Parts: sequence; structure tokens; C-alpha cells
Amino acid sequence: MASLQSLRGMVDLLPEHTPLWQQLESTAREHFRRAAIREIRTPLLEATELFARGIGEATDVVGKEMYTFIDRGERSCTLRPEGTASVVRAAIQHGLLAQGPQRLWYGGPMFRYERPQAGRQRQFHQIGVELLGVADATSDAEAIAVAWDLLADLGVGGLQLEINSLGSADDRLRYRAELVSWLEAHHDQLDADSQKCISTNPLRVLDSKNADTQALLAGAPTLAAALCGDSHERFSQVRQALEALGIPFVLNPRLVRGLDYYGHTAFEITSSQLGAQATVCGGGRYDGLVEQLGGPATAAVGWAIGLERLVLLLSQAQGAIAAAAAPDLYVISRGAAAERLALGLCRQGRQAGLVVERDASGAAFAKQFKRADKSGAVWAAVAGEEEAAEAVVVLKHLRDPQRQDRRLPIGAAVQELLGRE
RNA sequence: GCGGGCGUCGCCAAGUGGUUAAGGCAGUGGCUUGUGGCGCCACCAUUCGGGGGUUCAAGUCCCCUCGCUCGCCCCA
Repeated sequence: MASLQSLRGMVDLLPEHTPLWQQLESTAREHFRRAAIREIRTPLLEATELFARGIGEATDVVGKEMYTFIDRGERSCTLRPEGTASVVRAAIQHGLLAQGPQRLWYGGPMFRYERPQAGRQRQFHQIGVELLGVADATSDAEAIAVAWDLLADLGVGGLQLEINSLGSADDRLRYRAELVSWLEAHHDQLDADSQKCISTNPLRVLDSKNADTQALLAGAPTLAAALCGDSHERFSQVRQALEALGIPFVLNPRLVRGLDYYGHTAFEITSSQLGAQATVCGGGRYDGLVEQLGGPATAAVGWAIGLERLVLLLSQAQGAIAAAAAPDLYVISRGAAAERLALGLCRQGRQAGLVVERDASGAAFAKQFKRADKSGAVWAAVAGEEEAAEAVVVLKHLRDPQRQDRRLPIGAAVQELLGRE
């Protein structure tokens, strides 16, 4: 088409799709409300430095996926590629952390310049939870439980929770050195992508999708073995808490995160019903981030759910969700005076709480009745020249041919329908 | 950034080089000058994402380009 199109990776959600999104969002809101987690809304646009410092300069997200530009004030700005950094920035900026632990959730569009594929767009939507100022292992489990219960309640099938411990910063530093020397010793047996990772982000080699590399890694030093006693103990407490909650999980010693701020607990919830992009929810602990962004030392744990993938799952699981409700009343009119009368009826009906649709086509009555029928409305109100002259409308039941039509002034017609609903 | 698949009406979709590009859905008008759901009739792509080329002849073959899509990387 030569006509204008949306930008690559930027999709329109048409009216037939928005009900599912609305249902999903309202279910999430209800879960957060019950968990005493409050909403925070931050700007879509932030200083580039926030993400560079928060997520990590060396990550792919910051290195090659951000929508960054210089604004008219010569500032480098970036459309948020994720939500955590903004939430932490806002918490620091407004001194929320001085008021005790913060239980926050956020939602909305995020932007990453990637090649679109199933379940991945350039403008995509996340909903996420951040628990700031909580250091105990049970909070990790609580955060996971909120995500797990939400997904289960939405009816997402084939869920699996995978967890791992990335250990403390010291643990990772030590392990990283061990791993790098091992990887270098086996350099020639690795796939090309993994070879490139050795110098930039060696831990990522662990979850390579290359089968040969995975087989080779069986002999590599493990992250678990590199954890210090405290880290081990902490991870064990998280697992015990999950067991106590009855939330099933599998240990995945190869699970690592792509954002630099994570440490200790890392987890992903995947669905077997998705294709290559199987992760619906990802998160973990990030005890160093608040301080790194200039705030007080604050322990924290959080996660994000990708809504596009969720919608993909839900739309194939339950088929198309019920479309918007049919109107209570469909108003048919013809002729200038009748159209004015019909307009007034619509307004009164709506003010009274009815869902009212008006046919503004001025087409033949037969046509308008066809559309009234198709709209799914139970009642139709008809106004033509005769009715307009008497200031009444004809109320007609569209689903029961036995019912008599009634001629009523518009106020009485609205009352009549309210009584019957 | 790198691979594979695909691109014919708003949607689905025939069409395997030969004169006027099936059909279905949706839409519009009518049969029915003010009463629907069924039925019937008519209308609805001078054009096959765009641009070049090959050929007497191209939606059908070739090249380029754009777009969509799936996967890699990475991530939710």
C-alpha cells in the first residue's frame, strides 16, 4: 500500500481486540489491590543516563535496542525500554523510600528497537511489580506468588516457574572469572554467538540455545558451586517459602538475566503454549539498583509480565473473548424532526444508564431495522414524521414477535426500558 | 544486525505465460415509497505491495526495493 502505515513493530489494537486487554488489565488490578500493591505511573520518556546506569551499558537492551534521541534542549532522551529503572528513579526522587517499604506496580508501553516476531513488538506492553525495601527471602516468594496467581487466574495454561540464584555481586565476580577461563579453554568447541559473549557477558553463554554448546556446558563450572554460604542459605529459604506456598518450580542452574541489576533470586515463568518467545514473566532481586541510581541502599525484588505474549496465550486458549455488549436500545429515525427527537431519546437513555446506539444513516427503515437486528439489541425505538409530530417513539421488541409495539413519549420510553432490564 | 517463508478487493481466497482477474464474507442499492432476521437481483480490484527487465504476451519468469511473518541474537 502506498498509504500511510504504522511504523514497523508498532501495532494497532482494533476494537475487536481491546476487550481482552481490558479484561486482563482489570484482573491484574484486582490482584494488585488485594496484595496491597499500589500503582505508580512514570513518564514514557526519561534521561538516557537512567537506563545506561540502571540496566547496564554493556547489555543489548542499552547497547542496541533503545529509542534514543536528542531533544530541542540538547538532552539525550530515551523511550523507556523497561519499567524498573523509572520506578526506582521516581521512588528516590520523591523520597518514598524514607517512608518505609514500597509495594508498587506499573503498566504501560515500553520500547525496544528489535526485529519483531511472534510475541515481540517494538512498542510492547508490560505490567510489573516492584517491592522496594524488602530484603527477606519470603518477599521473593511473595512477589512470585502474586505473578503466579495472576497468570493462573487469567487461565494461562502450561505454566512453569524456573528459578535460580545468581548469588551476590562477589559470587558473580568470582564465578565469572572461573567461567571465562573455562570457556576460553573450550573456545573452539563453542558456537559463534557464544564465542562473542565470552568477553562481553560470559554468563549468558549458560543459556545458549545451541544444543552442542549446552552439551559441552555439562562439564563447565557451575554458578551454584560458586555461591558463598550466605547466598546458598538465602536461596534455600526462597525455595522453602515457595514449597510452603505450594507453588511448583524447577531449578534451572543456567537461568541468567540480561539486565545487569539482578542478583540472588532470578526467575522466569514460561508457557509451553508459546513459540520461541516462551517467557511470559521475568524477574528477580535487585538489591544494588537503588543505591546505584543515587538512592539509599535498598533491597528490592520485582518482575514484569509481557502483555503481548499473554494476549497470544489467552486468545488461543479461550478463543475470542466476548465482544463488547450489545446495546440495550437501538434507535431508528428518519426525517429531520424525528432525528432530533431520536437524539434526545439517546441522551436521556444514556443518562439513565442504558447502552444506546443511534442509527444516523437516514436510510430506509428496512435498512435501519437490519442494522438494529445485527447490533444484537433487544429493543428498538422508532421515530418517523408521525411520531415526531406527536413527540413520541415506537418501542419495539426485536426478539419476541408476540410483543405489541408501544407509542410513548421519550421519558416514558426510557422508564419503560429501565423497568424491564 | 543475520537467516527462512509470504505479499491478488476491507477480510478469506482461486489463479501453475495467452484475449474481459473465480468465489465466499462484509458493505451499498433494490425487490419491500415506514418495519428487521430468510430469500432473490444489482453494484463493489482497468488491477494483482512498488520499480525495472525478459517476452508477440506476465498476477504468473528474472532482478531490485518495500512490507508482513517466523526464527536467530536478546528479552517480557
